[in-house]
Amino acid sequence: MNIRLGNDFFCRDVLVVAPELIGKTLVRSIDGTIHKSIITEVEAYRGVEDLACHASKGRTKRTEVMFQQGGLVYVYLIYGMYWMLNFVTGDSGNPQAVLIRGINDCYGPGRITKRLSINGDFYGEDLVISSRLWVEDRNSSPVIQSDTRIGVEYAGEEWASKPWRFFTNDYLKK
DNA sequence: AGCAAGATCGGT
DNA sequence: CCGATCTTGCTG
Repeated sequence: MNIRLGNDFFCRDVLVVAPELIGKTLVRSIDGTIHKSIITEVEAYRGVEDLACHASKGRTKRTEVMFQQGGLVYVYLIYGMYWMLNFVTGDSGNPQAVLIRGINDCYGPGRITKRLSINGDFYGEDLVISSRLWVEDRNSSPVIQSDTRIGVEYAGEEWASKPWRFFTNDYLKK
């Protein structure tokens, strides 16, 4: 039985939500066709004090959605060509987000959005009620590993060394 | 108004 | 290793 994840799932601390997203089903509906994949790698970005998190720049037009309640989508363009897909977590006023880095048949945050046709138009999309993007539980319990986040050396040793990247190898093709 | 850097990727 | 490509936040 696949159940769509609701506010109760997303409105918790990002360090709780991020690892729990591993093994969940990412669902994208495009022109009536449902595309399902399994989330295999994510990264947590936590609060204004986390110098790797865009919210550390303050509440700006770009980071605004991260200050909202969990369950919303935060997307932004990087290097002029890649859209990064994030899920906002935590309560309103506590800026956090989870970057989706890998699904079972596609690795790389930029590649995932390209394949699923996700762009800036999804900024602020509500995963709880959206008819084109949401997440479902599939009752699986993959073995989860953690390591440092990728590409955040600019944040300095303290934040770049946090083991806030979560992933599993349970769905690798054989 | 101008500028440097970026939660990346694909090709040498 | 390097270039693509453009938004963003910071400086002035």
